Amino acid sequence: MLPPDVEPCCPPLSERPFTAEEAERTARMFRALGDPVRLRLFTAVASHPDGEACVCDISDVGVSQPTVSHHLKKLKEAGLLTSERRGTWVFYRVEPSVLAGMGQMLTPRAA
Amino acid sequence: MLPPDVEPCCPPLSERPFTAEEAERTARMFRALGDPVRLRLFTAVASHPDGEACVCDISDVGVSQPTVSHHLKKLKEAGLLTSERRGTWVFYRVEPSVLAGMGQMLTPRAA
DNA sequence: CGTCTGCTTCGACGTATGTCAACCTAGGAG
DNA sequence: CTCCTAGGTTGACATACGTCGAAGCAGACG
Repeated sequence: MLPPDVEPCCPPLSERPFTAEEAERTARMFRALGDPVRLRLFTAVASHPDGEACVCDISDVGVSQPTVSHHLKKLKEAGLLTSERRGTWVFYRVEPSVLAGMGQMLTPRAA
Repeated sequence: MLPPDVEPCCPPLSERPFTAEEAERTARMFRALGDPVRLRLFTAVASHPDGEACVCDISDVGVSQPTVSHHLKKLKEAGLLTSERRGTWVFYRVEPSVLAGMGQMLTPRAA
């Protein structure tokens, strides 16, 4: 279900005006990081050793556990995280290529 | 000539878990780019010659003029754009340092 | 089997957000 | 002054979104 192929979603933001379709795709990813709770969850996963963490390790962000699960699902749908169940626990892991793609979009022209 | 004197908003997303305050600040910026219309407006300004554009040049994004104005205001509040009136027209310009700061946050650990 | 634990899904609720039509303001042209 | 154009503001509306409690589901363990 998840193509591991890394294709650049869109050109840098300053290269040319986005089409409606490009804007839709890109906005989904930025919107995923546009929530404080999701940002805390994401940084918690990303900064964890081995780049992965189980939900129990990161769910101390001030909201209920169902809400944590809801936000992790959103991050997964945006392609920023992947999840895998191992025994009792579910581990989340960052998808570095997607993150790198977003970084490339923010590259200024002169750099 | 261009010192990488970037706004030290927050460390890279993979450095450590964000605090609630950091997440709030950062989420505001990402959320600003989390709307398709805003993304089209922003890329239209950013890709314009001289890095600036008047509203009349970029307002063909499929929504009404008040909505365009509303989104430009949001981008301005997020610090991504600045505006200046010159005669009849209002020109919007990208704030490169803020954009670069966001790019640094998306920098993977190995880079 | 039954129960406990970790996590997800469901259903409901309040708030935030995108959108538009109508109106308002600023500045140039006559 | 009047009129026109470029944009911003207001108010209202529908939808999206974040949040929670309750219920459901999957493994581990006895």
